[in-house]
Amino acid sequence: MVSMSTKTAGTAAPSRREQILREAARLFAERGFHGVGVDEIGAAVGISGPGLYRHFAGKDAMLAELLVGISRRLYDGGRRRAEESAAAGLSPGAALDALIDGHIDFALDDRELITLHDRELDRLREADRKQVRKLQRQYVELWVSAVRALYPDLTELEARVSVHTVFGLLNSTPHLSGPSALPDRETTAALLHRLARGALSSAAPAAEGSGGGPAVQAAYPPPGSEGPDTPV
Amino acid sequence: MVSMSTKTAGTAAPSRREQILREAARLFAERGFHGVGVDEIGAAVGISGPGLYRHFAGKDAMLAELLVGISRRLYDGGRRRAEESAAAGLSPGAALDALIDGHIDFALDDRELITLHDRELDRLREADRKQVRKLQRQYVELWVSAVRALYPDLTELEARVSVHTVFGLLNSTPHLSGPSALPDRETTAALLHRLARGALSSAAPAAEGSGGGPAVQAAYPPPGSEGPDTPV
DNA sequence: CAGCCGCGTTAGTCAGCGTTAACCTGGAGG
DNA sequence: CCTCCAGGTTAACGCTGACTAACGCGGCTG
Repeated sequence: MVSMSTKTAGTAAPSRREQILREAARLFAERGFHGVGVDEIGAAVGISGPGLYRHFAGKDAMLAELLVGISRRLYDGGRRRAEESAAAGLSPGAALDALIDGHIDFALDDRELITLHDRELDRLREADRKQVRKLQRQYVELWVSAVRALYPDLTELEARVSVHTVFGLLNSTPHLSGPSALPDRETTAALLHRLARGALSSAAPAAEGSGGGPAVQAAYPPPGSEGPDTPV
Repeated sequence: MVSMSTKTAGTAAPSRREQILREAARLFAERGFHGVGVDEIGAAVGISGPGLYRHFAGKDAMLAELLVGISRRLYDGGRRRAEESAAAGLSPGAALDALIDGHIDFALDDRELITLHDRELDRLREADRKQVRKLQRQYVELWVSAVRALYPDLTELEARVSVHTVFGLLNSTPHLSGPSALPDRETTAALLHRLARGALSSAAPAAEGSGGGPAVQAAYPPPGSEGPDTPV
């Protein structure tokens, strides 16, 4: 029964399972894990109630699969980009830009999952939660390394806190989907990128460059492959 | 029965009601509104179970009072600071700094409430939710005005989105209380301030100042009453 | 001293919800 | 044509958890 999950590798059809996961994610994000019943999830995909148990062991299993999946995708994507940046010999600034863009893609494409990711983590069984935490930690590590490569004067702790807050910044997009509509995706992504970059550039205490962030940024070699959205 | 609530104005003793609210906030933030039972809340204050109903109409009422209270305190505090800044003739930069510091105080002192504030809003009855949303909107307006005063080139929309994301940045402190301990309060506050300020200073698209944020920041007079944490 | 009343207690009710059980069905395979 | 089974269905069960009822008790007040 479980072995046929290999068939899900074909991304052709949404395969009911993924359909259920998608709707569950949306509902969980909207009203919280405890706030949504299995009947609602079933109704959202056209079947009713306990029919879900043909696909999942229980409500918890859905949440677990969602959270583990999201943190793994985040980490894998981040690591891939970091490795590509290193292989291409990009500047620290460009490497950080790549991480930021990856996270922004995620925050804009999978808002609900991002929301769930830091909201319902405690509802998981110990094993799953541990796994998610590990992936999260590794992802943070990726960022901390990238940030400290660009701003060597930052303390480990400063870098870590800054990275966390920047996650908070980037992950805040779901909140403003309601009242004030966002501009088009490209514009929003560019704005988020500037904000994140600006925050990180000001993380250093007082210091030596006297200009704050920009002075330090000027220290690394002129980025040849930088996109149009990093005017510095 | 309701009229005696005027006695609660005396802030001398924690008065059981406030004690309950405090514990409820902590528990709600930890495990979510649906995740905590009334018995637990009661146990947290030394009484057990339905004894709470001598003080509150129900679980919902506690959440409502918490959320309305927090948003009102946020808005009132923000407005007070904005008015003081205006009365004192402070520069736009100093006015924004005041708002930021106020929010940071809040985020550090009342982490649980901050968490609840953007997590469990949907569990409220229509009336309460409307009230909270109104206060939130007014608070955002305060910030948008302050930001646009300092960075006049920003679009209304850009400013609004930026403010929201900065809230996300500042409100992310609860997340990192667990694994990696924060430095002492003053240091953390200063770091958060720099990050927020840095983000906002980079909100503008490309543009004209050529120096970005710092150029504009240099335009306002040296802040006489500023603390040691605003070195600019 | 007597009675009221704020404040709690314990036992019980009742609804909601996750989960299970038992049954049904349409299409693929021998 | 019969069988099997993936994938549904509805009915029912059990538990949890919010809320109510009935009662108890100490401390002001008359």
